[in-house]
Amino acid sequence: MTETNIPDSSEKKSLNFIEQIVEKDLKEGKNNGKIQTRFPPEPNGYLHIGHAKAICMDFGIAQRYGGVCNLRFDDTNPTKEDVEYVEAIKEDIQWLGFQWGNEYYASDYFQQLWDFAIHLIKQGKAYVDEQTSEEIAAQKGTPTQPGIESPYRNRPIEETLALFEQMNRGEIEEGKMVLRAKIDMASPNMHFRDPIIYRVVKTPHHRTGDTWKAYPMYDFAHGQSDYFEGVTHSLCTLEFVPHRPLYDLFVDWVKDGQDLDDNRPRQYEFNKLNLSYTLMSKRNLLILVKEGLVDGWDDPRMPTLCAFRRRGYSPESIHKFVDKIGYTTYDALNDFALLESAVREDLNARSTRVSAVIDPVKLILTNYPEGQVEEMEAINNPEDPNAGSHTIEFSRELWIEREDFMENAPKKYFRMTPGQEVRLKNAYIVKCTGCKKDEAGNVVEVYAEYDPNTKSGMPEANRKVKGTLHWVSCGHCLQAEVRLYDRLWNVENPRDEMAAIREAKNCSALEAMKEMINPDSLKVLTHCYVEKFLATARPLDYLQFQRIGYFNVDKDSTPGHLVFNRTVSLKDTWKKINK
RNA sequence: UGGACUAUGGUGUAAUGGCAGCACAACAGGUUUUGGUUCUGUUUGUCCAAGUUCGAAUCUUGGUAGUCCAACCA
Repeated sequence: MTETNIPDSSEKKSLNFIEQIVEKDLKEGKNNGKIQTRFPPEPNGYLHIGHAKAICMDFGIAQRYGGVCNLRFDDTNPTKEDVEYVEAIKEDIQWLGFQWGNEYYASDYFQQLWDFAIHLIKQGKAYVDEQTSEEIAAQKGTPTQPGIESPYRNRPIEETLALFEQMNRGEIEEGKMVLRAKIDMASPNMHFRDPIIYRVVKTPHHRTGDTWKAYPMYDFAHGQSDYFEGVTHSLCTLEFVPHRPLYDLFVDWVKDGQDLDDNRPRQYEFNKLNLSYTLMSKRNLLILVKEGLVDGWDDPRMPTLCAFRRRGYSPESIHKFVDKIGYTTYDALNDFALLESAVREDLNARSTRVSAVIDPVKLILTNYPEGQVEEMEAINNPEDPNAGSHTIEFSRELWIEREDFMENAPKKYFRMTPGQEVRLKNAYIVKCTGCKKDEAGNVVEVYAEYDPNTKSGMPEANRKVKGTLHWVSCGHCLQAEVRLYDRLWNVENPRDEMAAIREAKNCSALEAMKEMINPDSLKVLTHCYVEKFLATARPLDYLQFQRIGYFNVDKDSTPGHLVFNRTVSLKDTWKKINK
């Protein structure tokens, strides 16, 4: 019966270490061959690409091994949480293409956790401590020095019981009392030094309102919630490794006398995502948003999933990226270029090719009849024969990119320069004859003559020409705004750099951020021209502006004011040569 | 300085005591109506030292370096 849950791995090169553990557990018949995972976000912010890595793990394991993955909101701290985030988190998970089995909340278990706490108190395993947080911290010791026991540690059980009730009735001020588990103040594991398991919070909870005033801490809620739900593999990131002994202890305690078989959740940890040139922590992202350094949680420069979506990343490209970086126990710093290669790989296969000129200069074909208009065929996607084609209008006056003309060009410049032939994509081969400049020396018009026998499809069109340029017809295009995004940070490892700056200058996080921020992370081009075909384009239509990059319609876009976001540029070998 | 964890090309990852492979990046070239795509090739690696073994990236010991742990956060 366990055999059937292990898929044939021949299509996959190698299993990651979690998959290997799961297969071993399955073979050994742990938890009766059942697989259940959970994705447990706290609803206190938006999901970022680091969460996507965890989501792919949690949901992926369940999918692969015939199990279920539940969504559980870890909502044990009402001061930080909000329903706004609950909805956003659900939307992002679904966008990634996953569907949870059940939607759970840690707050669903407040009664069970309370009962369990009472049970522990009655067993003498927990006590109410009336010291200040400073006193408790001081007694905790340091990693190298053992802690000392609280004077309240051995108070009578009845007293603790009564005070704990008072804590929850709202009769005790916040910070005046906590419930602590009685474990070992001398343990080398700091988490065992009588951890606080309940504290008083009077902020109303977004789901339970003011029913509770005493709230369980993470360590007291997480393992037990896993156990209540029947989680078999509790997958999380490496910083929770030191919590695992406590996780196991509380699961042992909660199982005590009720469940003698070996069914229990087990915690396994993998490395979290660190990305170069990216700041990931929610705390810092919140500063960016609140201080207006970015335009909101879905500003396309943010590492949040809603921002990647708005910027034009496909969910498949996120999956590809996560597959590429893998899961290990090594604290890696992943190259942002790997994410870009994943999105290019996916968008190359699926995006519709269109013409857009983002820095226009006028090209006049002096021998093309005035008033004549031709409909040219444009292939939608050379990577996909089924994608079809659309038409684009061609005429005497065209917009081309300013950088596609040079009056005095170097040898390897294959574009428009006097005397040189180039191909206009989907149209004719033309020969540049010159240009007109204003008093300041700026090129205002470029001139060329077209060869009528070289229209795409004609035999003469097969003539070898080094360069092919994109264009749009002046009389048959739409004006658009184009937003070019670049990395938000100028330093490879903003997290470490920020810490270093703050240490050196003794400054705030905000000030440190301002030193690292890339002033050119957003370039807005307001006078761009796109082909008419784009009049009906919508967000999540994946586009390639030929020879420029991948683009997506922004949510701000309207029929009267088109706005496009650059997802990622095309690789540009010329730029490299030219440097 | 206590405990836990980690170390493979520039970056990420594979190897499960038996030929160090893959991807990204970089570089060179072919194809191309996108200087894109694609194809071919090139460069670059087992942290150090001892040990076990016929054989070590893998096991052992000792170093070195890095990460995490002393929130009434999760």
